[in-house]
Amino acid sequence: MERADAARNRAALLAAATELIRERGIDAVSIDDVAAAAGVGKGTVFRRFGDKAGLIQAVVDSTAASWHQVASLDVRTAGEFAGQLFDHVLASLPLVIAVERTSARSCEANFQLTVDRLARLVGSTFNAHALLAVLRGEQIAFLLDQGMTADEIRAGVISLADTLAAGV
Amino acid sequence: MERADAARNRAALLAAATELIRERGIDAVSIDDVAAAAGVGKGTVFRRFGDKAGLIQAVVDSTAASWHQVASLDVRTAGEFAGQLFDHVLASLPLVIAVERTSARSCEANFQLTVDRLARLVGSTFNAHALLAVLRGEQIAFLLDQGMTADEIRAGVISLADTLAAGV
DNA sequence: GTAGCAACCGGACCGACGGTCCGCTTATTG
DNA sequence: CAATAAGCGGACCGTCGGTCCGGTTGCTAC
Repeated sequence: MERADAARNRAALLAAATELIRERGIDAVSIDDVAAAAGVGKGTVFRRFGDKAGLIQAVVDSTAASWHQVASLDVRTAGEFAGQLFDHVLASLPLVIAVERTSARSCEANFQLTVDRLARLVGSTFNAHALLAVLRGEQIAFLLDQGMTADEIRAGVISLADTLAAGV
Repeated sequence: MERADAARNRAALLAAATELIRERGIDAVSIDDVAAAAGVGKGTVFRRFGDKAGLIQAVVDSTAASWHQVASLDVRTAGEFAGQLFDHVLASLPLVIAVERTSARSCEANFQLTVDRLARLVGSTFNAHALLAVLRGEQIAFLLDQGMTADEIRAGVISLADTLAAGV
């Protein structure tokens, strides 16, 4: 059982980290920042979450941006799936980018699940990974930066998914 | 005109950096390492190359891994182009990954050139970026890590490029 | 209530890294 | 050979992720 103060601190840290990353992006957020914003000492962060990657993973898992949420989407076509994935990523871009940059844990179980599911829809594991490469947070941020609109990207992703699925 | 000793140091630094990155990967190579390996002081590195990103850019530009080289490839079909790109990336994986991780300079002129050329072959700018996303060093390293062979990836890339081109 | 204990806390501390600075050295030129 | 500007090296700095430990506090058993 987790002590009451510990639970309070965990919640405060998650909230602080989420907000800071959302508004500044992971590169401009240090652990000290998060600890200060949550009103706790730095040691507490590491006690709770192990390391920076652990904190970010916990943040993402506590939001709609994790593969866990994605794995339970109900969906028929490749295009539909890709569209949903895109919406998930876009809604939490800074968080997704943060987790991409810090964790090797994309290899977790739920990610594999998503890959397999996608592979069935688009004909091959390679194509599944190709689609996911296009859906990476950094890729989408880059395209937005290039001046593409979210709608254009969304359409492109869906069209790509359907094109791949058509060859099956 | 660059002084003789300066030129010698530049060459030594490029050689040292190239070798170290190739054998250890960028994450395990610090500027101090490079300076020591080249037998010069740390200040010299920054005098010559400005910052770490500048050094890596210079390393890549001095090899076959840069967009500059790629832009001058002579090629007919999307698949052929993609295959050549893949070979370039694979041959210098650690270098490509290094430059991806450190520079915002992927937006340089030669990169744009490649995007435009590819866009003509595969029908849209979005599709061009999608292909390039799949050809990123980190993506390829990830797939290799997952157990795919280079040949499988190469085939997948070419097939993807041709599929996209077919829709034009 | 209170005593005892384990879990917890905070922040001083550490090593590594990218980057700066400046007094000394050296290649170059006339 | 003298003058000078370019170059050099490594001590130094600020920041960051991560560790450590002496003091504190929530919980439980009596």
